[in-house]
Amino acid sequence: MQKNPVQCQFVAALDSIVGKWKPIILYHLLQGKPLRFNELRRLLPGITQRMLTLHLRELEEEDLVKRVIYPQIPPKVEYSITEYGKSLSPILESLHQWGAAHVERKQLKKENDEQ
Amino acid sequence: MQKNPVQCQFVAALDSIVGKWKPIILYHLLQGKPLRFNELRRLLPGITQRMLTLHLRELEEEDLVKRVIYPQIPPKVEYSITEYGKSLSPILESLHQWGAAHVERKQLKKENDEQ
DNA sequence: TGGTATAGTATTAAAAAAGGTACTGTAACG
DNA sequence: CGTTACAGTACCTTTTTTAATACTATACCA
Repeated sequence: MQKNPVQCQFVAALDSIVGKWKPIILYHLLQGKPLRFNELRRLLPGITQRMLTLHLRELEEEDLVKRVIYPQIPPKVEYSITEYGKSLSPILESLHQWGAAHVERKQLKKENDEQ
Repeated sequence: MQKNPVQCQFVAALDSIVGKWKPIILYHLLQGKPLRFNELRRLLPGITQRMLTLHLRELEEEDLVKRVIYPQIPPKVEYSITEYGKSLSPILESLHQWGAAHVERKQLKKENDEQ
């Protein structure tokens, strides 16, 4: 896809993490407890079923999330983080912290500009 | 933009980093040396002038990159990382490493699948 | 005098991502 | 007997992102 190896590595990492809902899906699953489809949906206000499905499928495809189907009615499907997915934890944690600081910084700047 | 604070923080961080060329622009500028527009362009094979301009403007807007114009002809404009921009360094470094490992893992898997 | 380098902008088109709405089948609950 | 919960899929539209191409002005070099 990319000839430039450095860019390729960034792309590979970001593809796994990026998508409007992916980081927060991973964030919730990284709490450790497996979550059902609709539990996740409730944790992500504003997401549509379609978007949740799409992002979960992509995460599964990359072996970051595991999907377990319980053959019962009504259906039960549990999503959980994989061992490999856990390796993303420090990155997401850093992003989360930097993001929080960035939001605060922006807010301060905005307040200064308003004076 | 986002009501969910956690998501908001991820979004804030990712917005700064994401964009097809942003991480690699930052990566090059994080080497320390200021770079001229066309120097960057040569470092990013495949990027169009427009894309480079757009991404640089966004990075400047977020105070991650500094733009210095030398009023001479032909024009000279230098881009460099800001002090604040340097705070992204550990995140980009982690992304880069994880990405490299992820690429390798995918490659191994592909080779296994082919047998 | 014609070509090259500089750092872009403008306009249009294409591709990718996200969103909206409706629909499925079954069981348990009231 | 109507409603709700479950975990989705199908189809279509909108928004966002990226790309392609042409264009600007000026100076230097041969």
